[in-house]
Amino acid sequence: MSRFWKPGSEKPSTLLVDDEEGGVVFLSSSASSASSSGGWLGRWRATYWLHSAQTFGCPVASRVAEEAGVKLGEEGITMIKFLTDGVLIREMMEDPLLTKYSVIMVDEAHERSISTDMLLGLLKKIQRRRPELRLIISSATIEARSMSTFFNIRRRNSLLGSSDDMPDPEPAILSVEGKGYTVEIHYVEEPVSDYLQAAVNTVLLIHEKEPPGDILVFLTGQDDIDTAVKLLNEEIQHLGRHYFDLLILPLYSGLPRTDQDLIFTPTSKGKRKVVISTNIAETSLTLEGVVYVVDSGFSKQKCYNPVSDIESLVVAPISKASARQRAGRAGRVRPGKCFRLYTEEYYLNEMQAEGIPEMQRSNLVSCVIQLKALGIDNILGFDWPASPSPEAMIRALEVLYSLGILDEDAKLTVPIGFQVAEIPLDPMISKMLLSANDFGCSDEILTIASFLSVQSVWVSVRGVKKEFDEAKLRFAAAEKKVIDIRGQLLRLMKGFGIPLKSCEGDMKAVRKAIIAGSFANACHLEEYSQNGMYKTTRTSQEVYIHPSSVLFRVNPKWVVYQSLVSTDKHYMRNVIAIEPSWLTEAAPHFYQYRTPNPALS
DNA sequence: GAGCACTGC
Repeated sequence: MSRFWKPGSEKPSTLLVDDEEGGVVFLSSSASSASSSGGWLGRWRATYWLHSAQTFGCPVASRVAEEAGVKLGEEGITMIKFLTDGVLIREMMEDPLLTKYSVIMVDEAHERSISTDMLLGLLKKIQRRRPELRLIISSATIEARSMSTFFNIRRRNSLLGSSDDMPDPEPAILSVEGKGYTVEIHYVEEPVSDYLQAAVNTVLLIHEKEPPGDILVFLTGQDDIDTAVKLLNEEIQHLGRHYFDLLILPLYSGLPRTDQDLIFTPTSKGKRKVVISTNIAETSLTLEGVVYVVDSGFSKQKCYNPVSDIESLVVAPISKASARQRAGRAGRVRPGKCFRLYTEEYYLNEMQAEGIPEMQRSNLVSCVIQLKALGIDNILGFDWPASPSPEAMIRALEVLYSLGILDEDAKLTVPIGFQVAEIPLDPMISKMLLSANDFGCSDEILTIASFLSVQSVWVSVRGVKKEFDEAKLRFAAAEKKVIDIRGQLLRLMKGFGIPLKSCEGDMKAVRKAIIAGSFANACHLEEYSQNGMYKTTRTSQEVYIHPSSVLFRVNPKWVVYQSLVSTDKHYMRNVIAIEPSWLTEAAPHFYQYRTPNPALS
């Protein structure tokens, strides 16, 4: 068993991990106590530090340096770099074995994002070549065992495959106690039919029966949340005086920044704040002062259908791990209570222990292209912590092939494939960027690509009427980001030798350049549909123009979309009108003209 | 007639 410093005992003198045997060390902490501002790291940074650390420009680094009493970026014995899993994967393109690092710690591994899972698979490969590399995977208790098994199996394989006498193949699992307070869990006695109404009732009940302390309610999305806020405010008016102390606030990512800031202002005396939130408050944001949590048991989750190649957001039951995480939000300042709007029987017997890893719920084009760029050719045989479906893999390979990013042997093409791999955008957008010069509009396309990589520069129409100034502010903030992205993309383009050129308002050229990337997203209007129904040319999927589009209700005969948002319907966002002949022009390998059969029309 | 949450340059 590896020697490892235990929090609370005397600090080790020089090395981060004094582990002569090498091996994988797992650290687990309970999900309910995981701190959102950096998980496991968040709890350790104050006590666990070295003589001197070099940290790099990011808020976490500055904070750690400050708490450790060292200067940011100061030269030292041990350098510590804070980065995201995505950035580390990009670093691997320059340095595939990550030779710069002797210890790599993956924090919040239980969240199982695509990039975390990719990184874990890649680190496993690296460790086969670099047995001295120490890995520290920090995850919630619930995931620790499967993570350990994942790395352990690799160990055994590599031992069989080589004559190296590798040390201790058994990863150590260490448990770190969180500092959260206890949270008392309450369940409903009978299943509820309407979780929205149940949530509203529960909030009112808490306010009536429980001592002061803010309430955090987890619902699924903007619609639910707006409805709940309205219902609650109506009830408050109806119930009268005692309830006027309730301050009801919605929270979701689409909310203008100034509204989000309200959430963080401390509750004034005699008031009780009720924050009604999506799962943004589950991991991404931490609210101080929350003592009561109301958990609907649902969240919106991405899911992917490789047949139609469509990602949608669907309301689905959360996992036990999420339920614990949500409950933990009540125990940050003092012992709290969590009210679950489902039965204990349901929690114990029906709720899944863990969520499905994002890898198994997503389109994989970006993932595949990154692995290809790292020289991993056998994508289907890659050793994942959770394997994606072969259908999803094959679909990604098909899309990349049709874009000319992969060749018949599924290798990256030169130069397009390698260039696309270098651009951190959706491969369709990258392809559009690289093709823009053929149409003499790289200037315009650069701007379009930059706008497409921010969520939206427009505030939601619902908010516009009352908060015009806010809308402007938000626009300004997003616009600055767009300019920033544009600058970065421009540098990349220059690196590829693509000149900046404007088509001086020739929008046909711009649309053709867009098609070079998005030809696979072509749709035609169903002639006799009264409601603007389109069908995708590829899979005859029913789709509609998003109401936020200027082409909404204009309904051109042929369109190409940039993305689909799938809620109750599949909505095309960022739509342009096209001529069908442009499709065959742009992608003759993908589209063929079929002369209409006169007998049928 | 309408948006879970992140991330990359």
